[in-house]
Amino acid sequence: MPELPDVAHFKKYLDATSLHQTIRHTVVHDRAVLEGVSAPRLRNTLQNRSFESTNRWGKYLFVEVQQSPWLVMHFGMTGFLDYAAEPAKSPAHARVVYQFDSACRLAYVCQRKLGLVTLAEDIESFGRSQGLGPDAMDEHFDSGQFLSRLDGRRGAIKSALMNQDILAGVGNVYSDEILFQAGIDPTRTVGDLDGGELRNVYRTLRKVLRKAIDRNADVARLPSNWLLPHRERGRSCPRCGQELDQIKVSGRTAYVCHGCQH
DNA sequence: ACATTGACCTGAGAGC
DNA sequence: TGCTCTCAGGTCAATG
Repeated sequence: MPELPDVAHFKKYLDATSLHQTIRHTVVHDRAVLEGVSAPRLRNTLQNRSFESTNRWGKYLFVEVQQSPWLVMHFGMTGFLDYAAEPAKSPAHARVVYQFDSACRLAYVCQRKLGLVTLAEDIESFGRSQGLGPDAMDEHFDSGQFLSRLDGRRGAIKSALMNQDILAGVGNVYSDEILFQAGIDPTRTVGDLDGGELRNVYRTLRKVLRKAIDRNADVARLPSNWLLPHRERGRSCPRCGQELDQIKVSGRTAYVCHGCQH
């Protein structure tokens, strides 16, 4: 579930807790989340260094390590960060634990192991190697760019929004929210939407992500007339009261209000 | 080149 | 109670 707003929250969380502390050591509890880096290399890279700053691109979090490559974390669908004072028990499913001199530690938790931890020399080339499109909240990513990157696409608008090569950061849940608020049926194809509708999707995308970031992607704090707090089987639309439909779009579960979305 | 589907992973919840 | 089945969803490889 961690999408752009969730990762933005993890970034704030790491910034507020874990910068400028010497890393005493790093414990890899499960190497399955490591990709392209061995446990010893990760340990050695971080040893006696500190986290200096962070960046985010789509669903990836980058952590600047003093005089070293960047630490890269992706959270799959169940990942998050947990900071606590030692000797706190590691939370269940902690896969990598960064232990600081201050006797506190930051745990990378990932129950379903669909996330990843790695190192990268620089953000730009890492993103390019992943084929990532522009970050959905990048200031340079404007509606003109949005339209041109969608040009020639044949699939459903929902699938395009979730395609990280086109734009990075939107996943299944927020693509539903964006299309709900834009009043557009997720099964409609990109080519079927006119310029006005696509610009509306762009504006809504920015508005939804902005507010979700401001609220720390906390569902309990999102407006009750959003789809997200009601995104469950059998629930009804917070705007028109009609029962929500649960459908599949390219194999992904989608929630749609056929009273509001056309 | 682009779209779609299944696999990966694990635990919660449903159904019997 | 306990077993089995299905489902969640981010990404990638395989297939269309």
